[in-house]
Amino acid sequence: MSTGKRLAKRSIIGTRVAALSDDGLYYSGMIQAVKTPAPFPENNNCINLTPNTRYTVRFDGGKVSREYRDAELIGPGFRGLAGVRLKPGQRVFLTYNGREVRADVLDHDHETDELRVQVHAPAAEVPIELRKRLEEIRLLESRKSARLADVDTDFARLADMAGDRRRASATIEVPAHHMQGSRKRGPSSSCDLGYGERDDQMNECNAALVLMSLSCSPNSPRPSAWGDRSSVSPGASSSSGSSWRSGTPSPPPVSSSFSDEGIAMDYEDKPPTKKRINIVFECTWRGCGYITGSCSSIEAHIRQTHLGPKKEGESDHEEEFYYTEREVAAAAPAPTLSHRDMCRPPHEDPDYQRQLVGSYRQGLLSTMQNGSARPISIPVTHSWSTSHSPKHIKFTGANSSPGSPGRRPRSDNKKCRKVYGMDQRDLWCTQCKWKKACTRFGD
DNA sequence: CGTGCCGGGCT
DNA sequence: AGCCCGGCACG
Ligand SMILES: [Zn+2]
Repeated sequence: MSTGKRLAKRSIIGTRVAALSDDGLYYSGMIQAVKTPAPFPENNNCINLTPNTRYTVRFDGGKVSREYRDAELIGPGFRGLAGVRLKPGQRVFLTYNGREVRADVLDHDHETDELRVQVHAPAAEVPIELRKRLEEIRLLESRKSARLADVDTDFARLADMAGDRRRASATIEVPAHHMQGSRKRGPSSSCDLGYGERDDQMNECNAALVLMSLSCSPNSPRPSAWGDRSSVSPGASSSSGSSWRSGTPSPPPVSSSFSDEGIAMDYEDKPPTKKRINIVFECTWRGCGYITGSCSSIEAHIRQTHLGPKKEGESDHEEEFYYTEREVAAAAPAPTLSHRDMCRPPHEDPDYQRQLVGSYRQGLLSTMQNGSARPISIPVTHSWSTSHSPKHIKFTGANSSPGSPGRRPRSDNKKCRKVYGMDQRDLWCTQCKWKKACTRFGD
């Protein structure tokens, strides 16, 4: 979990919202706590939202917190901008030239819902004045590329509960926005026999499901059933990572821990992200851009795909002219389980982090070849009575040879995951993100 | 134990 | 088709 960035299914806490302040302007903040009047004590884990629910919003940048109710908040999962009246001076965000820019409202025509806004373009010194429609305007800054900002799928809730479990709790009702990213699956091979035809007799799986759904105890701050990844700690995720992008515009950049009362102890943790520099090799043949993690494989690539087969009289290291070596920030070598950085790390644009390092010719060739024969050790004595679950014993030994069909013998190439590290998953090639065979650093 | 990725589920 | 993840093999 050191690095997964996606917020797993989680409560509204942490959601970014905008709320009206005393001066009549909306300010952005984050939901810090939720108070429910608790008429339904049996099920208040994050699911029981009533009109009386109070949300404590802490405004950005400071100490100020205030309580609001549902209808007063603007943001994902709450009301939208429709019907809102924006005062002059209101800070807003809008997409201008494909980029999100900040702007201030000059005036707002309530009839037509058109606004004049003054854009502070990052480049130009002179503020630009624009006419915008209300729906083109946001009160919240979106961290995502504004273009992709609002896909609002509603799939999530379907994925949530397998089959029919309505009898478990008819009262569970939740705005779908907050269930996003939930992804559950029964144990890989035991539950997949159909809930296509259901009869009145519950099979084991259904029984288990019902049990789990009931197991949300009233006091647990978050539902921890399902082995939900989010149950580990606020903002935690498994080491197998995940993505930060889902429905909600921006994940909470803060990590707080909450007591049951909704009092938030907030420790601003900005862990000194130790990064290491990793080196990748990029093919500079025009139009190629192939990247790989080792010197030898980039040279192999160039040799094969661009230069032809090596001829006799040719200069030996011709490949070296067609690739460059570049540094890439990589994850700390020893990932801990304690990072809670689900949100995108501060460097917004990963590309800025990359630095081109000229390709000096260096004695890489000789350095990286391992000239040593590999010691072959044959495991004769199994010491594996040590600790194993008494239940079922897996026989891994039988006939697993690296050359067995289906599994390729893993090249010594560093793949995206290792090169960029878990916290730069967005730099991985698509296949790596999907846990598929890497396409960037091929063999 | 970390990594790579296959198989398979989900939307 | 794109995405995600369990689980397993490899090192
Ligand atoms: Zn890759």
